[in-house]
Amino acid sequence: MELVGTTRQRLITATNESFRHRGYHGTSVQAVVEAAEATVGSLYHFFPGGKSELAEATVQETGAAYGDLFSVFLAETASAEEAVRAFFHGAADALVESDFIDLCPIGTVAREVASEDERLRTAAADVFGQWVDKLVAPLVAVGIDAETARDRATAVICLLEGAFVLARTSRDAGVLRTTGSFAAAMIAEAVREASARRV
Amino acid sequence: MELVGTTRQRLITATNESFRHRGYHGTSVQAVVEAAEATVGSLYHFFPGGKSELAEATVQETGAAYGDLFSVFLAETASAEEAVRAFFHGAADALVESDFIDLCPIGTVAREVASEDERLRTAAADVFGQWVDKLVAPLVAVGIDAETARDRATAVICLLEGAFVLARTSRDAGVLRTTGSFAAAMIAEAVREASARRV
DNA sequence: ACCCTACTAGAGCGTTCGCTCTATAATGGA
DNA sequence: TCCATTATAGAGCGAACGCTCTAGTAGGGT
Repeated sequence: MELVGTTRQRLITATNESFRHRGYHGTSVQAVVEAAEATVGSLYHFFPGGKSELAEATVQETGAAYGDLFSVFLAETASAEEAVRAFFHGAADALVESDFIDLCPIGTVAREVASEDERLRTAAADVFGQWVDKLVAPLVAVGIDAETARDRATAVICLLEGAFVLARTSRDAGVLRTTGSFAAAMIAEAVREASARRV
Repeated sequence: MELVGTTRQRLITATNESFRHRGYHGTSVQAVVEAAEATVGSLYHFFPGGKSELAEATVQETGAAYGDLFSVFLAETASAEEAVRAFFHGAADALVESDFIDLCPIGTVAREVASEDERLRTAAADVFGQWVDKLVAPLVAVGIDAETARDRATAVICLLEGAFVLARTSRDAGVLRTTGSFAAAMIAEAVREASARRV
């Protein structure tokens, strides 16, 4: 693992890494501390709320990083459709390269603690909401009504999260590529309908 | 929790219930034994391989039960499209009724242990494969070619798994209903194309 | 009556868990 | 230089972890 940044950053990076492999309950603060080359003292200095607070910060910060990544794809491609397709394909490549590690710790953590840690649940919900918003914006910009845009964007995130699970479980990145095509087609269809309505 | 059946069945039911709430690592054998009104001795009698073997049996048996449930929907509706929509809507109702408990422990467990327990990983992969097969069959039966049918069926399962995560995390069952419509539309489109090609 | 297999029962093993605590360094402003 | 703040360090706490082990019970076959 990369050992860069401040102690706080290293702790979050190590937590994120462990969440990807083993989820929330499978991650021990001892293991995080070792991987981050820090000490328990430092961890409880930066995160007085302990494991839960560390997890919340990890979900928020890595969730925002994923959102930024999608923004990059949006900026570098000609349309939301292409951005979505590129994102799924990029995820597929990353999955293979990482030997099928979980690419999205947020989904894993959310499933584990949604019933027992309300702050962590809302943190994960906020992240998903941000992702949807990122995708909604360019759709509304091309004339799609807000509700349709939101429904489609949400479905794309669902496809992505589900594809992560199936691809990783079956060790077959192809799932991400084919579902990426469906996701892109779903966006393209909404764009087509909106432009047809305007004529 | 319902306390019915043999000791072995009660253990699996209790494990399934705990997996839904807290996942694999968050589930302790002690807690399972108490919920099932059994003892550790009985648990290790039926599952000599311990927690891992108990989890494997739980994934296999509850996974098959979900598959059977979809078969019921297929038998009771006129088309695969309607069965898919009904399944998603039924899941949405069940999610609300259960106060947003996780409806699919398999996805949770798979994400947690795919990197560290190979037998459990393949057990989960088998379950997902069975679900896809269940949905592929009626599509092929109406003339859709095998590859298209498999891709669409896989995408539907991805939508379902992803919708579980988002719906539970945001405590909004509506996600399951709208994605269910997209899933049904995806099936309907393939059916339409196949029948058009046959003319 | 006897025994053999299937199952139940739970005390207790060593380990790891999240976390607290006190002591010690490093840092920067007055 | 002095001190207050910030950060590092790790021994050690009680509790919970997965699991083993021995003892005891239930019930059918002979």
